[in-house]
Amino acid sequence: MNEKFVVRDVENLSLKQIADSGQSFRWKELPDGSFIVTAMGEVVHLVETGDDLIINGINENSFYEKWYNYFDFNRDYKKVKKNLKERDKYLDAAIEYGSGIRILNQELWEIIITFIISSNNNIPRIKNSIELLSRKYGKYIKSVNGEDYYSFPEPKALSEAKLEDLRACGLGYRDKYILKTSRMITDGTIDLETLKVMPLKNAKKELKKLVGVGNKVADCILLFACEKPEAFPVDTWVKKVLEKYYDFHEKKPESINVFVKEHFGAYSGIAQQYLFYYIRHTEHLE
DNA sequence: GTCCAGGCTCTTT
DNA sequence: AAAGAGCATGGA
Repeated sequence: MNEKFVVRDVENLSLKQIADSGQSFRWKELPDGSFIVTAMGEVVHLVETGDDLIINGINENSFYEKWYNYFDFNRDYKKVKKNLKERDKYLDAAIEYGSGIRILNQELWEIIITFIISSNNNIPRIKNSIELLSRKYGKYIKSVNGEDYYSFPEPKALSEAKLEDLRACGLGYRDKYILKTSRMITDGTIDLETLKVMPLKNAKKELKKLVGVGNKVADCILLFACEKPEAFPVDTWVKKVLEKYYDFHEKKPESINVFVKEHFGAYSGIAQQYLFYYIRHTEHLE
């Protein structure tokens, strides 16, 4: 961890809140409140000091090539918040509460597998499965404080895995989904590079061809890996928010889409992230 | 023991 | 098109 890059005067960023917002499962908190993050084949140690973000483990080149976009520094969150503010009181409170949340731009392939694992699952278990998968099928990157860190497995590695070995990673019945989806990607049935440049509706339709990817998972993939800030994932928590605070009870995905677009606008996906974080930390005893 | 977790697939109306 | 059963697993 000799190399480091310091980002000065960072606004609208809280490592703790991002780590706890359920979009990445490879952030590890250390006792001193700093974080070890594995992504894009690299391992970084993140430290907040005052208004600065210190990224240990990379050089300037890697920051501008990879991590700048990972942290969504292209986006003006002041502008986003201004756009979302005063639409309703609950959202205002959520934005105030999770003011340091950002949407991380993560790798498409990794997010596909990650959110297939997330379905009908809980966060500690999702983290554990991804850790086991990476250790078994990924590549060793480096050791920090005596802990070994591994990259997320390549599509080829998972497509050649044995079902029973996948099952041993705690995937449950999702082992088949992972295997089938991996094969659809390695055999070219679905092309990831094309997906990234498709309009939201087309991309969503394409994503849902993958086994284990339905409406909610597809929206997560679009929001967290395809730079689609209007994608609005509806999970059990967001469903609760819509019912309890927006008096919205319809179940059809299309009617939800209409309501969400009308009410939250072009940044509905980012609004969703504030709402998710807010309800999980105010109505969930951890 | 039951219920739930960032739901999906498959089958039946 | 819409609704229901079944699904692995671990923690509360």
